[in-house]
Amino acid sequence: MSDAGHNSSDERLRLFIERIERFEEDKAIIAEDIKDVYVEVKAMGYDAKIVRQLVRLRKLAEHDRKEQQALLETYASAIGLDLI
Amino acid sequence: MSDAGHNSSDERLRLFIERIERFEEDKAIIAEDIKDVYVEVKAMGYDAKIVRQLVRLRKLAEHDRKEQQALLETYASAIGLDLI
Amino acid sequence: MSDAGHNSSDERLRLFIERIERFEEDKAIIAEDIKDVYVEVKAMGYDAKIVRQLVRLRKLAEHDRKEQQALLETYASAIGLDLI
Amino acid sequence: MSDAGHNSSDERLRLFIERIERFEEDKAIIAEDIKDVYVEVKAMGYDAKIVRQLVRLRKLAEHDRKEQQALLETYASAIGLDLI
DNA sequence: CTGCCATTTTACCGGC
DNA sequence: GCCGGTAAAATGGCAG
Repeated sequence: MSDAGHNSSDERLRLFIERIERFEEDKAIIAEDIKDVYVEVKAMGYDAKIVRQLVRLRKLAEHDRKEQQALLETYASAIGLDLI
Repeated sequence: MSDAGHNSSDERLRLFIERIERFEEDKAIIAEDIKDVYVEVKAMGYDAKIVRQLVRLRKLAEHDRKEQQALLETYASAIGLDLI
Repeated sequence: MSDAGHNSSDERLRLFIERIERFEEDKAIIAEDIKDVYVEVKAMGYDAKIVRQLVRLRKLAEHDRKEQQALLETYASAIGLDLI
Repeated sequence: MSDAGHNSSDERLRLFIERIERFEEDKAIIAEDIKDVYVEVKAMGYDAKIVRQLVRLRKLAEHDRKEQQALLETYASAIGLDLI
């Protein structure tokens, strides 16, 4: 590259990669935090496996709720009803 | 449970689950951020697939370095040498 | 199912499952073999943990080599070069 | 090492590692075979996920059966009954 | 929409 | 005998 030092292509690419890597580190840290919570959960005598299932079920329920909401809005829109 | 509302078992469990859920939301947000970076990457004309592979390779290299370090420490420990 | 015994659907499924189970038995036997080698390793005075780490490191190196090869091929493909 | 070429320590270690690696390759091949069967399973219109569960359940059942058998033999032995 | 990759979950193995 | 960590399996998600 000729315009040396002025955000050359390679430099930009490197910056992108480093941004991604920083985000992934953050993600890994949070994953650690979650693991720590499960350690606590276990230490309190709960069965971590069951708690995991609870979390998953709640997520599913949330998802379903949103689906339901979307469906409702679709219907509402279809009959010209403005929910907002 | 008699002492209703005062950190009863169910309450504690609920708090654990909510903590986990908040962390998972954070994680999801970061995952979104990463996706966004890839959108930028693509918009700058880079091949996202290649960038992903680069990121993965760098991660592998890091991982290998750690494994080698671990092996070294195992060796050290095996011969009774305290590295710290 | 009416045409009993003539490769009915259930029969085919059963055959699939049995094939899988036979493969898994084979796999379990090999896992045993590996364990036996580690017993020997230990009996010869080696530290099994170190040997395990060595095996893992060599595998990682192999894996990295393949990833690099894949990246190379992606590059080649990106510039319209057909390596094959 | 002085007694060069006569199964020196390093040589023996290398042989152990190579034996392990060969076994692990074999294991990997079988794992591939199993994956292939699941591809077939899917191609025949079965739900691979369900089939996996069936395989797992059968394994559990087998395991339980053996436990039961062991228990029976323990009881038999306890009352001086020779099952064989 | 299919296949692949990352994450998650389960099973295993060794150490205490 | 359990518990901790490590490897394998499985599921889910995302890119092509």
